[in-house]
Amino acid sequence: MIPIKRRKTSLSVQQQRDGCMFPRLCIFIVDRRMGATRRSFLSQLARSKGFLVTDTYSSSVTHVVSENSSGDEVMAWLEKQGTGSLPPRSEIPGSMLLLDISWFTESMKAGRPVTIEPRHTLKVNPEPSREAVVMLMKSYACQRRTPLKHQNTLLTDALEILAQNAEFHENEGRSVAFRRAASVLKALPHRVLTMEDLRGVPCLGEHSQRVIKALTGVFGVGVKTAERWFREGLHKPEDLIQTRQPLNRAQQAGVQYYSDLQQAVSRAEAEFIEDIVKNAVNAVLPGAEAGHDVDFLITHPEEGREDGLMQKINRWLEEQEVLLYQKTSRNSYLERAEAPVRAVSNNMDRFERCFSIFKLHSSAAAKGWRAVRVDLVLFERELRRWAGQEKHMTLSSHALYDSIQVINICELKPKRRYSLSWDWSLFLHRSETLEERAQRLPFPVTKPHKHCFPSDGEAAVDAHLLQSDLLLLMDTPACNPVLAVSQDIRGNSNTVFDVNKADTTTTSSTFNTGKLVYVTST
DNA sequence: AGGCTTTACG
DNA sequence: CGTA
DNA sequence: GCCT
Repeated sequence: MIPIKRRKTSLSVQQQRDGCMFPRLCIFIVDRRMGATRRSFLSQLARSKGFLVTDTYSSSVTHVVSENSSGDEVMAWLEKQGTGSLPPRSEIPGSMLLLDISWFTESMKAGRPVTIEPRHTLKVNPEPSREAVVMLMKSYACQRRTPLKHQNTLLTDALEILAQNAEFHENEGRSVAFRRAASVLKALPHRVLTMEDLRGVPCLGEHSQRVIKALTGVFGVGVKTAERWFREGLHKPEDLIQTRQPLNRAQQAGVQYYSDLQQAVSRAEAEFIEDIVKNAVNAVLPGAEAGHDVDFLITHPEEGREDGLMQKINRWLEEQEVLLYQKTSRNSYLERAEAPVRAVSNNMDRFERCFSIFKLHSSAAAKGWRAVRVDLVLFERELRRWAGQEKHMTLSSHALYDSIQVINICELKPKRRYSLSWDWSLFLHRSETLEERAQRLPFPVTKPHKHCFPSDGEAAVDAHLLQSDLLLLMDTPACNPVLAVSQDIRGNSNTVFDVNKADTTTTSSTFNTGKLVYVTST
């Protein structure tokens, strides 16, 4: 018989209990927003008055005390301590209390644990149940967060195969329907185990549910059918590469670097490219605005010097031999119109665009480098669908139209046009501090926020900045911004702020599969 | 029943 | 029709 | 195929 070992910690707690006045209490003081000195002072104070205080969190703790923190914050903090011993939020034992420091100080004053009143307790919002999550699920992808890595890949892969299939059969609507179904599953925070988990989830109809049922059945042939779908779907793109059809320049590059371009692009690689582009801009605009980072503001190079800038940058990049392929184009449709060239160039369509393939040094690749596509990102379809159907606006690369008709006017009134000036376009990086941002940008960083957003909206944007890698703000000349678009660095999730209604912050996602699109503004 | 994002460039 |  |  192996003797049962008694755990050391519980022994010591037990021993402490024997010597204190309130053995049924075990206090843990959260050192969040609290200096070590204050924490040890409070601990000593309590111990001198006969309270049991533990320095480390364990299951023996009955009273968790914290200062300047909400219940949710404390729970998050405790969970992050990562001992793994903490039960899920929904199963917090009734015995464990989350208390504000006021309970502690009052108890110290009284020399005994005072009766716990509602004002002492920290409220924890329970995590929404599965049903609640499903009920809250929005129908537009631009109203959801759709993570690249999620819980339901088996299901979404199958649905996306069906979408591909529909596409081959030239049925775009059907394809999009399957793609939407896949997309909505990606937004679920939990794995779909039963059909009940899908109650009330939008975009999932009879067909999609049948597919899911086949795959979620315990004994089903789900795995086999999934495999068959995979075989059918994965057959095509490879074949396409093998064909010896005449290829234009772009296609040649695409085939040549096919496998490289299939790979995901890491954050580090994206930043690497960022550096290269930065150097290119510095090379062709030497000494421009010393102290600022010109690269993120190449929307607005010096007055009169924007002509051919992209070409100059390209020339420089080609001399560095980092361009495997590039195609520069200029949006010139406005110039064809008879309008005089605007003194202030505030129309994004005046700027050149460059689509390229970078040769990026990489020790991971056998050949010492890999190919990476670098793009300018425009808008994506869910954003447009949402704008069109819910906001009655039309979002395009050069305008946002308000298509709401004025009452009693049947004649097509010229649509009101909100021009999307890029005057205030700027990129904010999640990793940087406000101070770093202030150094990088040539104007006070608070200005666009204060300027663009009502107080509530400002909070919404700030909150979002914590989760987004890049933020692009679009303002109107009249300083009456309509939408702000933020896109994460993977390019698969956008957040849209309707700045006239701060509570409608929305996260969107293309349901195109995880292709990294690096946001670049030129 | 009809729509499914959108519009320019090559 | 291809690119974006 | 799914939603309006």
